Amino acid sequence: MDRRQKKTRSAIFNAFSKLLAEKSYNKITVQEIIDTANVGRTTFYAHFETKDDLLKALCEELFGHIISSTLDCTHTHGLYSSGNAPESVFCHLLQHLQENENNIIELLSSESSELFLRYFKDSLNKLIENQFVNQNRKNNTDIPQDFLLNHISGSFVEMVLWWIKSRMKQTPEELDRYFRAVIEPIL
Amino acid sequence: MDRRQKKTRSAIFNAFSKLLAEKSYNKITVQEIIDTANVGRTTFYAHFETKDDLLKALCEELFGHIISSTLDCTHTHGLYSSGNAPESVFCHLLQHLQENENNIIELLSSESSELFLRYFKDSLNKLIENQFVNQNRKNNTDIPQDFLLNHISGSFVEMVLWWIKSRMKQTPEELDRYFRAVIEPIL
DNA sequence: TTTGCTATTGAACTTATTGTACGTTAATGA
DNA sequence: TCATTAACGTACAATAAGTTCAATAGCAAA
Repeated sequence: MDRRQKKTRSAIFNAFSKLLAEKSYNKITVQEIIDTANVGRTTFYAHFETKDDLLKALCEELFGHIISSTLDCTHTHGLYSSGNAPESVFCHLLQHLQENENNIIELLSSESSELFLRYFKDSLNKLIENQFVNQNRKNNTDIPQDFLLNHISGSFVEMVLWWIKSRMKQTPEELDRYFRAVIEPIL
Repeated sequence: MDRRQKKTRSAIFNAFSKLLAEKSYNKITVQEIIDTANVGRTTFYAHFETKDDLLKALCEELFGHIISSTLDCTHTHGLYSSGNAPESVFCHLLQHLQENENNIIELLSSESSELFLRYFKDSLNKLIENQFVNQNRKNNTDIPQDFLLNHISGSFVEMVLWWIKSRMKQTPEELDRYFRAVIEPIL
């Protein structure tokens, strides 16, 4: 890929992230993005069809990265297969979030958090689904599996939101313990 | 309140709901709203400052109604205090949703669901918080109470979303049973 | 019914934003 | 070096937001 393209793409992403941390998605104009990114109007539309398109691309980059890196770290373990091993998938995710690469936390706490949440949850679902099938579960066979899946990823997302809202006072390990306490009894 | 005001207000609400079921919030224009509602441009701005203001008013009306009506039905009971009483708060809520007063379901399944979700969850939180304090719980005292609160209301919202996404195949009673199965073990 | 008040109307208008067109400039990689 | 192509910037049409104002119509009380 052309060096110029990479440069503009990244400039636009950065500008967009910066603006998203400041104001709500629908109040951000293309004009502001290109002003902040310091690129021409035509250039923007050469890269992205619309603002929605830009958001989609940003989300794919952000969550694709965090999920695949978590997968790498834990591909040898199940969801919680090593008992209370510190290297649980969820703990890894929380640690990644705390390190806040790419300002995911800022985006999740922005006014447009809902937009990211859905992408986040979708990514999580794929991640958990993979690990879930290899899991030996209790006899909750009367509860549908996709209900449980949704419950787990949904609860996790809501917990992260709660974490951010309460200013991330807890450590990832603490949070992981809370999460186990409400999830493990039903696995 | 003047009969004319009521009429206009309701016409705008109806038009807005109809449009929200069809398309995403940020793609709806004021022009479309006033065309659908058959009111003048000036009239719209006499009632609502912005489109966001309209949304807020709609949410307050919708969720305020459903929550207070659930409160009325269950003010004599705790969260689940009557064992597996059919008149649990959650079952009531689900039944209300299924009856689909005011098209809440359509709004929650629209592309703009995120906007309603936060209102929904906020309302839920207040509702549950009230009932929660009167509840005799197990010895999960090492898990913060507001974490549990958030977990319950968050899970409920995510469950409703899952319900809608899977076309509401389950009955409210079934769903309530699923929900108990994942929530009661931690209470 | 009359009267005063107020909500609604419609049209015009300013400003802001979107998305496109096109000729020019400058960086890139072979 | 040279052909390619990304980026620039200016201009432009189309659409939308929000305001102003005079005119109209509906309401509630006398």
